Amino acid sequence: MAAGPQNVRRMPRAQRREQILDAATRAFARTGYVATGLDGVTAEAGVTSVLLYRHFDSKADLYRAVLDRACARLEATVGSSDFDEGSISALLRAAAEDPDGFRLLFRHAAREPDFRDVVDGIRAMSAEVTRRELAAVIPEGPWLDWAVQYVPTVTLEAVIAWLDAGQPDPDQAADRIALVVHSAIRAANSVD
Amino acid sequence: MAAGPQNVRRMPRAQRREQILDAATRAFARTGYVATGLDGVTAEAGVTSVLLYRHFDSKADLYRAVLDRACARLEATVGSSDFDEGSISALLRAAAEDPDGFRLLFRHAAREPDFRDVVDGIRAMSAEVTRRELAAVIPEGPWLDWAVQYVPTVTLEAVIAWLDAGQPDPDQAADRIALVVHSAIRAANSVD
DNA sequence: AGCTTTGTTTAAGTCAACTTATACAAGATG
DNA sequence: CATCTTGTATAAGTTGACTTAAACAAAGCT
Repeated sequence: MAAGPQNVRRMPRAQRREQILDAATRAFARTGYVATGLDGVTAEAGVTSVLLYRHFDSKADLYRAVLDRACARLEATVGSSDFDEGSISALLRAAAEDPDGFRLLFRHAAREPDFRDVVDGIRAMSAEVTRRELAAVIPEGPWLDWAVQYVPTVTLEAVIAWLDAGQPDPDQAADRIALVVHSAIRAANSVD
Repeated sequence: MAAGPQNVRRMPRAQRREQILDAATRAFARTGYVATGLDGVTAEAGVTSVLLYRHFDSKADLYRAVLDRACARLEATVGSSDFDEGSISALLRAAAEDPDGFRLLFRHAAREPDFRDVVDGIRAMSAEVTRRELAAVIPEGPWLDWAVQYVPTVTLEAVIAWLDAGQPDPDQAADRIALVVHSAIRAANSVD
């Protein structure tokens, strides 16, 4: 039989690739790399697995493409803004522009042994900047270490929670988050 | 040949079970459920996989036992302390008593589709308490939702970062973390 | 019209990781 | 000392998920 496909949506190769990447981002954002089967991706994309393999060599290859793109978008939006006030609102803008990619990067990829290296690029840079900033305020010691790890986390989790809450008050959001971040720095410095 | 085992350390069944659970907790704490092979567990425990299967029906069964024990310990230490000042220091005590279990629960299990239910028990209770506390301070709306999700996260991540920093100043730690938590609540409430 | 590209369907191949089976060694215990 | 339990070693079985293969249909361009 092999009933031929009736209403097949054809696309130029590049566009299809993007569409698959979009779908894969959504699919992976739900449950991460291992727990997301290729079925999940193909279902989300509305495409057969065979076609998928005509665009990507393997599941790992696809995942890396997804992460790289999310990473590139993030860097494009956040850019070179150092760790000043503006960087938080830049982060919010980036998250709003690509929520699934954002969640995927920091909720899942950051904890996946085979792929943390992608995020570690950002992470390392961010940690270095953070350390330099904090070293001027917090005395050397374990609480500086604590802050260096904790401050980026607090920031990212605030943004993710903001996404989950429906992205309210984009203008004020940065200020509110800044409050918490500063408080974390103060907490590392001394107990009032 | 089958060179018989020379120096075999024998143990009563119950004790061996605990020893395996300890080892499995350490092993799983590193990379979570899927990414940790049974080899990882057996290597850490110093036993054969056959013996492992004489104590647990399956990998999933073992993992659940690990999580349940960690959960039980946590609840035993934190107890019924409501969301007051004392609960943070109770959390610190619990984390210090079982660091691997703590990290495993909140870093990994919380994000694993098949096992999040274990943590969700805690999570739901904690969220409900949090919401009741916050509802008295924060007006209904998306920022309340934000805080309800964010406050527990901020707390847990602070504790984990504290573990990673080498558990400095156990006495002051609770106060420092409380500062950040209160600041998060204030942030949700209004921008100064 | 003919060739290339995009797509589908169906089926089979591969491989790692979990799981079971079998046989044997040696401590504990009554 | 007979027996039960704890342990090992080695090998085979099973399965789910990823991956390839083969054959065919239709859109689109030259």
